[in-house]
Amino acid sequence: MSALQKSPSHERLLRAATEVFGARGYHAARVSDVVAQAGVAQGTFYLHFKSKEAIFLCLIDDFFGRLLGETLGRFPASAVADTGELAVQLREMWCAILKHCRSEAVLTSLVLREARAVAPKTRVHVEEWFSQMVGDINGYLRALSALGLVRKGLTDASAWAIFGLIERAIHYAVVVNREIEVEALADEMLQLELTGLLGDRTDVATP
Amino acid sequence: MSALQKSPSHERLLRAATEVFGARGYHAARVSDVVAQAGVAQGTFYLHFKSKEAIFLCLIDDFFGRLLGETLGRFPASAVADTGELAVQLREMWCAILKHCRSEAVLTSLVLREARAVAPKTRVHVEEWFSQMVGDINGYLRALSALGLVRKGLTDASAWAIFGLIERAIHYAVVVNREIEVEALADEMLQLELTGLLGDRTDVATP
Amino acid sequence: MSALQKSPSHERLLRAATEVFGARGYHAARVSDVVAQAGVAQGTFYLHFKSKEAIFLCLIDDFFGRLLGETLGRFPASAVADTGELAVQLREMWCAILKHCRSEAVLTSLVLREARAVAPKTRVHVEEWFSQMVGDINGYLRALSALGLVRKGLTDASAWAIFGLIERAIHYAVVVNREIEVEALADEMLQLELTGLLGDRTDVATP
Amino acid sequence: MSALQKSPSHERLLRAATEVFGARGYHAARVSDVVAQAGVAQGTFYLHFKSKEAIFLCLIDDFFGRLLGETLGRFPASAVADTGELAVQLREMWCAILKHCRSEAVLTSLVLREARAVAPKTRVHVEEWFSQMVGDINGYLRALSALGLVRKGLTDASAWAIFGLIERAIHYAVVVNREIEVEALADEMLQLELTGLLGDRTDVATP
DNA sequence: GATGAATGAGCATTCATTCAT
DNA sequence: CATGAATGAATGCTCATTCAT
Repeated sequence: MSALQKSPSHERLLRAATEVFGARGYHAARVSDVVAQAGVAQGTFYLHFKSKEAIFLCLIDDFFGRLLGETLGRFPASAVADTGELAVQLREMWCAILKHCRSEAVLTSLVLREARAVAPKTRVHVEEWFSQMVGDINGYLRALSALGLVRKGLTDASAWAIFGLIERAIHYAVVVNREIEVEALADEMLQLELTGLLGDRTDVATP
Repeated sequence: MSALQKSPSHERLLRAATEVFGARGYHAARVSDVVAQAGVAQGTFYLHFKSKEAIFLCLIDDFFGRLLGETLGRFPASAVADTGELAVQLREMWCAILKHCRSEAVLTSLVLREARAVAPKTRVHVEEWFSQMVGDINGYLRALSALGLVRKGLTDASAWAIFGLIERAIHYAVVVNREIEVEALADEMLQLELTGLLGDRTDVATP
Repeated sequence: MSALQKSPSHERLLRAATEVFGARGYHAARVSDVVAQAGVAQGTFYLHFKSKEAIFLCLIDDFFGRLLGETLGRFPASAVADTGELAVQLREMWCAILKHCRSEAVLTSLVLREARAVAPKTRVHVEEWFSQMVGDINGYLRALSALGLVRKGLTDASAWAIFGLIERAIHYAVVVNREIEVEALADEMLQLELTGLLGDRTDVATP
Repeated sequence: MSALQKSPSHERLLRAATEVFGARGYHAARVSDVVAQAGVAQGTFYLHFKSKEAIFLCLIDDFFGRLLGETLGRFPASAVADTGELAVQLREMWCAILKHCRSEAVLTSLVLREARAVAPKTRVHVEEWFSQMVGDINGYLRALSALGLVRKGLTDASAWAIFGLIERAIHYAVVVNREIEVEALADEMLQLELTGLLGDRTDVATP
């Protein structure tokens, strides 16, 4: 962390960029909108960020860094011993994810919506975050599978699918239905995740 | 189909836009790239499309129109009588969706990636397609639920989650793993969709 | 020559750039000044020239191309047989050079003044013109020397010095004293060139 | 010399400016490059120089001040009595000029190349130095002419031409051929200056 | 004198769109 | 329908300069 990165201007610009990109869309937003919102001069922007794209990438990296740190990173598969504990842990993960994303709703919505709509060269960097999350999910599933806690036959395709499920659950909580209780949504997602649409195993699904 | 839509230039432009937007990204792509790729003059573009955004919307609308027409629209819940038939129908849906998206991989990838990264005013139109698909899924689930073929308690949140699952399954088939057999992926998705991660009801999952 | 290079806009821009760069200096001049002077739109500039630097280089290349073509290129050393003919030819060269530069005084002054004050990468290209002219002078001197028409011992250093003499003679004719007759100046330069400051050999100096 | 001019920062900035302007060109060079090279802070620059242009002018003025002081100023025409002494004095002048310019090669090259490519208002000041040098040459020639040591008929045009000869001789010594001995080059220039291209009066040319 | 973060005017360049042919 | 030269508004970015510390 350089002194510059801790400066008030740096924080103000990040917050302003979140708001402006969120409201107008990254591509339609102008740097001059961001600096006006941040209350700093045009040149100050370039003291802190190399380009308009750089601040967007910074927002994205921060978003995923926090999301991983505060959610997936905290729930190791090794901590669960049986199906019941699995359900408890997954429910906690769902709650953590949804609460976290709710707490930074504008940024969450922006990232889910536009992070991949950047120039190809930049996109590869962004998509590494998605790959990493899917990789983590995949590792988690394999660990559970090795423990006999989930069925066999789950490949990385399932990890991607679970990730899609999470993405849209977040979207639902943050955009579609901002009123729903996180716990209620977590319960529904947990049930869907564990037992699918048929899901008569209600005994394990509600810890 | 108007006469205009059948004109060679119109088609060439749509195809060219798909390729160019796919390769460079919608925002980075220039109209001049598209016309160069299409082999027509700059002005010809505006005989067929009102603006750069218009051709993108046209691609998006065509994409969703075809996707709905060739997949979801063809599989009514009313046609299934029991869980076995449901599995059969869902498997067909998965295959249809994945095959269709594989057949227009570039456009599929483009739409999933960038369709929502447009100006807010345009975005509401794009997101109606997503809402419609989720609405269809929701209706389908409610019908199944009414028939007793799926469990109770599925709200529109689950419909969004299932949609996310589909989105990322498509992404997997089109971007991540272009080699995997559609049938194999459909089987894995079907199992996940019906019985979740626990999924010991293997009897219904493989029709 | 593309159709674009023959277009009126192309010519207007070159003329306008000469005037504007001449009046304000290349670096202080804005592209908007040039297009305003040319009476074309801002974007039209970039239809014809890649950048502000490109049009400057174009002016420079045109200048030297014409200068070489209309002066040095037309006077081969092989055409002179004795000292008297040499004096005649050199006098003609002086007149041709001075007349030519007088005919495009603004451009001449601009090039002599600012052509080398560009970014290093561009400068190497510009300085090739100077090197070429000096190389031509050097070749001319060597030919004369071989014919016994000038003294021995003239190296490329003398070629550079003669070039400096020409540069400043042009400067004198174009900037310092615009009224002086080209012939009178040519006579003085010829005398200086052939017999130096001492120069009592007045018999050969005035053909 | 004010205290300011003796301050280490002042000197460091002048030296840094010479190097940076020399390497990147005055216009492409940034003040931040100069202060970085000088190892001082951005604001320190403006304690010592009013503007970027001011330090360039300072370099130019210093350059010409030193050049005049160490060369032309030291060789009065009144000190020569005959043609032989003239040759001796001129040879010493050539050596002094070339040695001096060699000793500050970067600055010399910079000034000859870019000093006149400044905004018109500033240019008049810069060109006064050139005018002054030419004026001095002219005065020197007139004095020699009055003494009967050079031929009649030399006007200020010849003074400009001699100045051009000197400019390019310096350029040759500093840029084109950094290896040549100053004395050898001085001899060649002296010969050219005194007897021109024909120059059979070898008796006077080599003192 | 020295610092260096902040400033903001300035400008080259881009590119979607138009329209005369 | 087709053309493609011309348009000009829009904007990301630079960098000389200032000033509070």
